[in-house]
Amino acid sequence: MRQSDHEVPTRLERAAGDLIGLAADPPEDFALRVLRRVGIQREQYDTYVRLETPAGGLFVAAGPDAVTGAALDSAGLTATAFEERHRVRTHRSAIPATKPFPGVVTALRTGRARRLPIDLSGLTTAERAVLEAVRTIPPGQLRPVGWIAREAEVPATAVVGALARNPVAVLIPSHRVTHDGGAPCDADLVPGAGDALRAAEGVDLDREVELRRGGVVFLGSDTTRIYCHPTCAHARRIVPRHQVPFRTAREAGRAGYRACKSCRPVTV
DNA sequence: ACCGTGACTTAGG
DNA sequence: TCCTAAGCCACGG
Repeated sequence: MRQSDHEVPTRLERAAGDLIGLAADPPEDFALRVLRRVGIQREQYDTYVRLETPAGGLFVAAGPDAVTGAALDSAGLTATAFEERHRVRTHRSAIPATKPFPGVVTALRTGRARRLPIDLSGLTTAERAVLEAVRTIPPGQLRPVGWIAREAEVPATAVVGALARNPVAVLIPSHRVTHDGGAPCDADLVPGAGDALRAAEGVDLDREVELRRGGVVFLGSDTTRIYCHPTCAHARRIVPRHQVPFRTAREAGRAGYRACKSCRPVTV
């Protein structure tokens, strides 16, 4: 039997058929399959997933090579609102997906995201420097604004503003930054989120309050005459009978103590 | 004041 | 991911 012309499906009909076929598949990654089918390149859009953290759900967007944004939904942020904010900020669409960017889940579990590729190209040089400095704070540890300023080589007055505009919440651990007196900064977080993240990393919140009440900013060891930020891994090993509290770096210096080379206390 | 041991972290392979 | 080397430091001798 000879096939007549009108029985040959047109390109449009084939595409429609394909899309119907795609829609009949499970809903996972439907948008991605549609984009691929109509020939939109992967480089032209970001994808995002929603992952659980100690501070609630976290939307994490990424391009092919790097994470490009993250925001907690704790402030009532919906997926649609996240997509919109992402598009306004990056001029790229974020498409829901199921597969997180490689390494993100591990980074969230361990708190170690220093090697995770994060794209901060939309920020100013100073903002980028601040956030890169924040990224070097080890999990479970805290650093004051003055420390960030010195590490990033920016004026201290520029730090909090840059933190407030952190486009990659949690993965850039702004919750590890305190004011110089030790009180949490949490410039980009809703109340409660910072404490939840810090507690989950093993920060002793009660002890932090206690130190702050006493004005203690540094902790020294009278065996080595070295002083640290109290949450420094080395400071945490100083047994109580060797702990010497300091309220300022100058006070520690006058007592003959030098700064720890690991946590590099601010000596302003 | 100095030194050795061991715990811990990071960089690099 | 495992392994190693190196750096840093608590602690006791």
